[in-house]
Amino acid sequence: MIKNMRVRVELREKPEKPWSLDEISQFLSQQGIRPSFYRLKIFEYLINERTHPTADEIYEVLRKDIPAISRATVYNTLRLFLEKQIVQLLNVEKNEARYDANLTWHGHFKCLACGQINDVEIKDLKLADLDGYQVLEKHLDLKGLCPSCRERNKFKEQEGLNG
Amino acid sequence: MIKNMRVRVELREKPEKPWSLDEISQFLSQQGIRPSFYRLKIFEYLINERTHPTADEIYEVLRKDIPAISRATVYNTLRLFLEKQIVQLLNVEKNEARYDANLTWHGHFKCLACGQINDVEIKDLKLADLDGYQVLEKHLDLKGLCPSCRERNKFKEQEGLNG
DNA sequence: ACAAAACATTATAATCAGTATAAATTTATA
DNA sequence: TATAAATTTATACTGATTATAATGTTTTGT
Repeated sequence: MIKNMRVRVELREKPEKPWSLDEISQFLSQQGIRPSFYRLKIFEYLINERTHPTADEIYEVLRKDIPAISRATVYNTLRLFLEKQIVQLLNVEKNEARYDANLTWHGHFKCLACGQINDVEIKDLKLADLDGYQVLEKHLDLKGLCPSCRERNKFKEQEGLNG
Repeated sequence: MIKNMRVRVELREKPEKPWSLDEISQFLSQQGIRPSFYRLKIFEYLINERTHPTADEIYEVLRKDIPAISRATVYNTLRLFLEKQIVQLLNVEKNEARYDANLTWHGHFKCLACGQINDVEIKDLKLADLDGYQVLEKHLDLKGLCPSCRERNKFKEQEGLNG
């Protein structure tokens, strides 16, 4: 009798087609998470949107369809998802926890102008001597200006900042 | 008449010998920061210790020698150092801002058992297509178990965790 | 099906790192 | 020395997150 057995699934980087509630329900069950309505909806948002939302962003979006949902439920559910390791926590910015259902190894670029976070493909990473260390999490976070924000501000950039 | 001109200095990864208060004073002046006593002491701690401390850790340590110092001064000073870009902010952990006076490109490993943060040398990093992006900050954060904590817990690791 | 246990959700209060404010002190300079 | 500018302080505040405790909902054993 096997208990507490979970199948670890490498989530695909971009879903060719969105996950159905049925698929999500099955997936959550596999991971030892009872697929309640709110959990389905929260995971659906994370896996099908991919905007690296904050807890509050999720709350505000879902509230439009489900006015009864509470902030606490969103926080509780995200904490559960983290514990069960089906989402990862991004600390790109201080005081701004973001959540990502894409567990493949990739980096994040945050635009300091528009605030958007984009995925960055990592071709290769070589580190020195981590013998004896057990690495459980890796995060690569970049910050700067995205192409469209640079375009929008070309004038200022050419002028140069010397403050 | 040149104003607001600063010399950007790549700080050495490990100081062979600690920076003297005189050197720090000169350095802060170069960077456009008036070298007040508290600023000297805070930067001295950051540059000579290299423990990636939180604001509160700095406050508690300095308070032993300088009981008059206030928490607000430490926060104010660290914010100033960030603005002037002579230290970098580490967001390895949520709700735990840490500060690093080493601005050379390196990663950080946080041990989940003892909480210590060690530097990690990055031999090589190749990213895909960031054409059009302007990268201003890079952070590589690892988490896991450090050698001494693994040693301490060898028993548990061998047993395996299947929860 | 029924009771008990386990789990899920909610509203509210509490926490805690960090920030803003405004007064007091120190330093620079006319 | 006066006056302005910068620095430091104590205190109050903010805002994201967590804890609490009450309520509602499934699951499980009988």
